[in-house]
Amino acid sequence: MKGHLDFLLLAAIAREPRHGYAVAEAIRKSSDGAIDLAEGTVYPALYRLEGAGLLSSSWKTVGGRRRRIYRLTRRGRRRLEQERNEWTAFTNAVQAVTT
Amino acid sequence: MKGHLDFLLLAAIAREPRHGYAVAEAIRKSSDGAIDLAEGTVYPALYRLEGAGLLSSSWKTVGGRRRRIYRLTRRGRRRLEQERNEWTAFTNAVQAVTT
DNA sequence: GACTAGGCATAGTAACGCTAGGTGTCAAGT
DNA sequence: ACTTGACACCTAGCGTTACTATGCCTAGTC
Repeated sequence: MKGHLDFLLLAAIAREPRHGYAVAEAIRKSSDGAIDLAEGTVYPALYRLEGAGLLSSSWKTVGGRRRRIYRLTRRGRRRLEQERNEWTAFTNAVQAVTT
Repeated sequence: MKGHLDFLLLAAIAREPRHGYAVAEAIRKSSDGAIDLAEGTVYPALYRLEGAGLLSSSWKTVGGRRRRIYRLTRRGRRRLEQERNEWTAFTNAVQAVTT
């Protein structure tokens, strides 16, 4: 998933604020199983995105389990749009080369 | 270009047999500059693809300059089709997650 | 009591391709 | 003559990135 991880994570959280486990699950489901991110992929990435000011987090306890809910910051939303543009450019370029 | 390099190279050579320098150039041009592979990216990759039996090569000298012309093997053509399918599945999956 | 699902976290590593350097030919400019 | 730039190949070493493997904890179920 090299290079596109941030895009996926930001987009999944943009839909609605989620905790890490739910982010992975949402991505797995909406991609129909094609993209199945391990937790060891998701958590460090979320931590990094928060460190970069693109996400903010807050703890919540639900049914005895603690969850760290992430939401997009303003910068995160801007970054998401940028990622989307880059994704479009990238796929267009690959398409042009390979057809 | 992580993960998609082989697809690009195979596709470029599938159009017509080329030498390394021309492969990079063809990709740069057909992507309108969006994908600009360094030679240090291209040559090791071609070497690897040949080692994997997906490409075969032959030397040719043109105007005092030696060129190593690559062409797809049968396995290379099969692999290209596989790469194409994976690319489609991948983009569909990302699209589904991010829209 | 064991197992599954939910939930977070991190150390270590492997994959991958890019940076930066090298070799050499030829043509065009100065 | 000399330099510059395009053409053409090659490689060692590194850095980024995400995955593997593992650990910890709670709650529910068989």
